[in-house]
Amino acid sequence: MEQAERGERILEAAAELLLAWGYRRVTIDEIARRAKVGKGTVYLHWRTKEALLLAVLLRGKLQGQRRELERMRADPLEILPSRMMCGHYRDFTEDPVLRAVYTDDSDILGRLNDVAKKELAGLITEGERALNRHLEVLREHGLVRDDMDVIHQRYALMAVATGFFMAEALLSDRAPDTPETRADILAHTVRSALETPAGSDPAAGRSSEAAAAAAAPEIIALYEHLEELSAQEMRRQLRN
Amino acid sequence: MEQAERGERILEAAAELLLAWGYRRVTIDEIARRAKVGKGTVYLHWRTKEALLLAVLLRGKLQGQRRELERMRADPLEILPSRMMCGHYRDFTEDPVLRAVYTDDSDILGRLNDVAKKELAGLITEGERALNRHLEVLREHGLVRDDMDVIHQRYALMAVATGFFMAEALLSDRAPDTPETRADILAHTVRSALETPAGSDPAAGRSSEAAAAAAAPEIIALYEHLEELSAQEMRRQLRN
DNA sequence: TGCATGACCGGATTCGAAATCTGGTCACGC
DNA sequence: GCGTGACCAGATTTCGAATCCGGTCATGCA
Repeated sequence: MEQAERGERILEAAAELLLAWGYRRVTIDEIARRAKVGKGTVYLHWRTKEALLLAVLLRGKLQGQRRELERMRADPLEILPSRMMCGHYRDFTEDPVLRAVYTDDSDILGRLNDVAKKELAGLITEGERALNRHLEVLREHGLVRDDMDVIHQRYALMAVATGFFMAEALLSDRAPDTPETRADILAHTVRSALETPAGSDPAAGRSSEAAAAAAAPEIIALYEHLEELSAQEMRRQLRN
Repeated sequence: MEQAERGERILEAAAELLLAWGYRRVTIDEIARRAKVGKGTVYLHWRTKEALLLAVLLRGKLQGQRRELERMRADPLEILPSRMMCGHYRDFTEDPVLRAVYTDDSDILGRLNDVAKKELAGLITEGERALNRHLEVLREHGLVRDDMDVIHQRYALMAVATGFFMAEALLSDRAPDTPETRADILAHTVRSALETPAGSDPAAGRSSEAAAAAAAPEIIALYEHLEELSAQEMRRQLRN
């Protein structure tokens, strides 16, 4: 039996239970039972319950990052903030783990969110640095406007995303339409707030596509680095 | 002793205690003590504790609405979504009651938020109707773009606002600058997402000012109606 | 006579100690 | 030597007793 595969089974069981019961009610015993291993075996993989459940969240984010990278490789236009957020939003609506993380759902996450914020502070900082650089590169290629400080653009982007994520739950009843429509509205909002008219101007379509293709490698590298850091962090949660 | 003034004193004490202790810990006894009245007297004004504390929230919103109306009367450009949200954001950062309401702070509001959503459903619906009409009027006057369904524009507006409100708390540490700067970023975001270039184009400044002046009366009437409904609702909470 | 009041009621909440549960360890045995 | 579950201590839950508090209303003051 492959060790890594066993760890994966434990993670799977842990994720399932976390979503069904919430952090507080999940027990290592039950996780072990569902993963068909002894309780002690769980501790051969992760130092603590906290580390294990944190790994569940990390895995969720890592999956999201990987999907995003895949999309960028398939279509350079995906590096545009509007396209990227649209992708994130779809991932978000489809993955319960990401939903819990992004809406700060304390019913499910319990103390995990606070722990995550402290434990993963470095990773978060690195993510912000990447997003900053991402925006800078896009500006250099004329895909993002420069009528505003990059830092402020990043804040706008994060706030808008936060808004659409939270709105999902907060304005749930009165929210219109399908997730796809909401994703489009989000994309439109981000595009208007950050991107150059070139992106939406059909006549300039060709040139913006070329610019995106030119900018893509550096940006993809940026997120590949981030993915590697996430993977490292996940390994760091393991016992060795 | 004026009855209305006594009610005001009770409301004041209730607001103070709600913010300091949160809904659960507030007691009618303590409110009465601070307002220098007997406990029974509180019940001469409001039917229940819930109604009283709900009135505190309503008063907060009503004050916000009144300030907004005042600004619109002073400068018609304030009817632009970007300007209006900017004003709301400033009120929000300065008024702890509004902060609690808009960030859904369950530590402070306890069950009050759920109650409010049910109790004030009609008022909320009416507010959405007003916002819809507001946007329609602005479109008619060429101040808001019509490249998008009004309903979707409203959703974008609410989601963006939600995002900036929640971001205040959620991204608090890493949030940049002063509240004023954040308000400007919010205004910029809303302007880009909804308004016509005319608004930001200096050359078109005159014409958009004129358009705003023309549109203002109907929009002000819209919010005067809403203000009246809020005031009615607040009176409805009273024991006749 | 009319309005303000606080003692009073019962349901809700809190308290605390006993009982139970669970994260984490480690000696055992496969 | 790797996987396991019995075991331990501390955390959490339980549950009945004690307390608190929202809401009422008989009292009494002006």
